[in-house]
Amino acid sequence: MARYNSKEVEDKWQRRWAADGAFAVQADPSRPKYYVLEMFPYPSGRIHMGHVRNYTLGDVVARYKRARGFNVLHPMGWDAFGLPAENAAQEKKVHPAAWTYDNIATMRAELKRMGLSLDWDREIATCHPDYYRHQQKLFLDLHKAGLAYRKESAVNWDPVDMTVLANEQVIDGRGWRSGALVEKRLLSQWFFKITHFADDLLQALEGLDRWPERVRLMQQNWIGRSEGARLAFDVVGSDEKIEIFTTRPDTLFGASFLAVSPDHPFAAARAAGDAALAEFIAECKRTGTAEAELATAEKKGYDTGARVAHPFVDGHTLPVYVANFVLMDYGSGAIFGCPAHDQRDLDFARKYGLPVLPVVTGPNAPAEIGDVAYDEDGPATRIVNSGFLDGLDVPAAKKAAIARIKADGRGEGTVNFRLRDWGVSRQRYWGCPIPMIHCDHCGVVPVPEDQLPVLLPDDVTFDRPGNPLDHHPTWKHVECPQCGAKARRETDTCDTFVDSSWYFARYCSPRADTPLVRDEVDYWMSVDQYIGGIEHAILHLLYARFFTRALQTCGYLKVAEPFAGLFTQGMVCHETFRGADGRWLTPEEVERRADGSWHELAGGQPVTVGRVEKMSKSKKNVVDPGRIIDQYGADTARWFMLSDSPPDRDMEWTEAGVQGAWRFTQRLWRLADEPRDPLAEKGSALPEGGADDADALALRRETHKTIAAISRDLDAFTFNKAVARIHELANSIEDCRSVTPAAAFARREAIEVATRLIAPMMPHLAEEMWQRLGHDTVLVDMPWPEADPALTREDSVTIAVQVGGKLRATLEVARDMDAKALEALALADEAVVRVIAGRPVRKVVVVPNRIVNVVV
RNA sequence: GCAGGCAUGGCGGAAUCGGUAGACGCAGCGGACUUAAAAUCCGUUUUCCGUAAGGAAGUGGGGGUUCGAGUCCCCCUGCCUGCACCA
Repeated sequence: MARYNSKEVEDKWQRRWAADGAFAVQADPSRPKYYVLEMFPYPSGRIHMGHVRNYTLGDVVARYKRARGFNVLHPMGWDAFGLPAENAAQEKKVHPAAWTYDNIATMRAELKRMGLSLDWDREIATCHPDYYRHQQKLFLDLHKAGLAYRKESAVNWDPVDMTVLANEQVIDGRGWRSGALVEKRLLSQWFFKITHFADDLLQALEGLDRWPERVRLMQQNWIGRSEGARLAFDVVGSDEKIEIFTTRPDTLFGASFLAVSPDHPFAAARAAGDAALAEFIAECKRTGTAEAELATAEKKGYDTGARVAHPFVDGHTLPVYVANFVLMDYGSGAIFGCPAHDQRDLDFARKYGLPVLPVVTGPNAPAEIGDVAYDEDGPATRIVNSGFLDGLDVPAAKKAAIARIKADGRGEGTVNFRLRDWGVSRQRYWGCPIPMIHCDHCGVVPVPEDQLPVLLPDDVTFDRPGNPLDHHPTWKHVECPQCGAKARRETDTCDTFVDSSWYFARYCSPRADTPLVRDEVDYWMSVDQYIGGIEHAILHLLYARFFTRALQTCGYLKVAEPFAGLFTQGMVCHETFRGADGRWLTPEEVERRADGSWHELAGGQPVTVGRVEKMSKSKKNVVDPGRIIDQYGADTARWFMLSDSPPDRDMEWTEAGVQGAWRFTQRLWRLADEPRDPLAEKGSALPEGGADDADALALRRETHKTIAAISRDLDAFTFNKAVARIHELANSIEDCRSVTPAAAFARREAIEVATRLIAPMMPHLAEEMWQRLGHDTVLVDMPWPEADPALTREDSVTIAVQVGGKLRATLEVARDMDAKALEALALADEAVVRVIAGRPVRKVVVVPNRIVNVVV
């Protein structure tokens, strides 16, 4: 017996597929298309198990849809701009471009060894001028369409490194590299007007019926549409006004304070004459920009001493606070507080001794407000202590209050979104330059299209703090395209989320000299199946949805939605190991001894086995896919990835699991290479009378049921179940020991079907088995097998018989036996009679083909 | 803090519509083959009581709906993801 040599076999078929150009595709309007896309990788150095899982899932879909007759587009590329390249440049003195392209070369080779059915002719890298020049054109188009604009916004500023920090680079309020206290600073930056599409982005979620429900929910909450009112309060003793946004205008009579954001102009104005307030605002600015940080910070306020007039109660005034929990980016940056009916306001009021006046009552309302606000707002509620609103329910009171506000000319009902415009400016080198020029005379001037691309300069250094583009000696100095005067290039580059917001469309015509080609993109888009991590559920997916709408607005394509189908995969996890001194250890540094204890390979000290956690460099619980492929082959790695856990759940990578997959790989190979019992000749027909051969018929039934079941599993993304069914089919093949001609026929049929069914999952093994079975066709060109309905239908069913809900017997009966007959059979059953023990039968529930429940 | 999700044997998981809980695999145990090991093959494996036949309990915890709940509803606990400059 020739032991299956994965290395030779996989190499052989990869060469064959490449030589045949098996996965190169062209748009072909005469054929149905299917676009499969996995989220493209960041070229961080080497591929990791998360990539292996992601691309295995995508490849199963791509190969399956191909067998189903679709013209399948399955491209690959690189999300190649970003911060890590600049960190590498600083730490290792490598140019970001060199570092990135080296990584791409390594990772491309690793991906190729996985045997993915990718059209490599369409490969793109977002850091390549051939990609980002088109992005610059799109930026200009968005600008022209009014979808890109400038405004001020807050960033995390590191005063020592003189740079803007990402939220993840701020640790306990300090810069990760410098250790300096980070401060919030306002910068003028570029924004994309995602809020222009807020309503559409929200409403269109409903049509995304092949997206996970939870992702749609998360996006819905993120967009956060709320109906309410804008309302101006008059500041007492001045003609200033403070405009607030509220969703609860019905509770205005219960208001006890106003609060404005520390970034609000009113706060700044008051701080000019109030040193303590200025200090309070400065303190608020020391909190980072991350919302999680703001939300968990202790709620604090400062009484400005100013008062505003209550809009409905003459002579009544409210204090104005500056409060750290009021966001300048949401609503109008100011709120009114009604402590009785909002938890946050109540906490604030208790802390600063402000009045708590209940104005809403209802069936579950407490007699008195303690530490819990009463926030019911349904039709069973009644407004009290509220003048003209008294007696109304909350929804009616909202309408009445808004009508009054409008009549008084103080404001109006509005719809507000939590969603904020997308800030795309980054003060960094390794990104797509924003094609704009700042002229002292003309203002902001777009780079003329015939001057694109704005190339990144190569000669940059990272040994000075700040943005290399900003202190490059010549790069930013240009003439104004309008007036010819000396002007400055925009030195900000694009957020890398912009790069990943249209790459899927670029794949349709990756070498075109316009960003997109109408015919190509209209044929291929939308992506039929997009696959990636749940961590992208909001930002990346929302930005891509926005950008596709922007492209549509600019006339580039016809669809609004980039991804018709979405699948979010789980993470790859592994046990963690720590040495006696607490150091994390890699799985390769430890061994499990026969008694089950774990020790370090070097030195033999005992090892603590920790929790199973997401593979990460910091915890060293990583397994290198390259090593696994060397040792077991790509098919085994792919098979194990698919085998145990459902794709949307986290999975645990274990050595034992891979070994099990490896053993099964060998077992499948043996089925074709040296079957235990004889196979019929290739292409032979079912022998005469074979349909009555019981063993053969049983195997044939199993085979055809497996075809049907695996087809369902692949459609439903339950790949782990598909794997289990292949195991079951293999068991059935080996359990059929009959040597009749009919059995030999059934066996060949079963083995050939198994070979074709595993092809999307273990493509190399499948090809090799197919060849070993005597075929000279290649499986990548074979259609998917069809199940024979005559063989998938069962004639008899097993009925569970319960007494009082407890299983007491099972009945083997003909399919579709009627309820009366089932009831009679069940009541006659010996075990059932014994359990009933003469008690009167009160009721019998019969569900045909399923269950009989006798109630006593 | 807010939003979303997940929880089933020693482990990963299965259970299509509310209808036999534990398919399939891993690990374990027993056996065959072997000088031996690996590989392979056969058997066994939710827990508790029982020699057995059989019985009882059981899907993170508590409550509810139902003839019947892993599945539906309410409350709680733990863990995971995201929070707008990581990608």
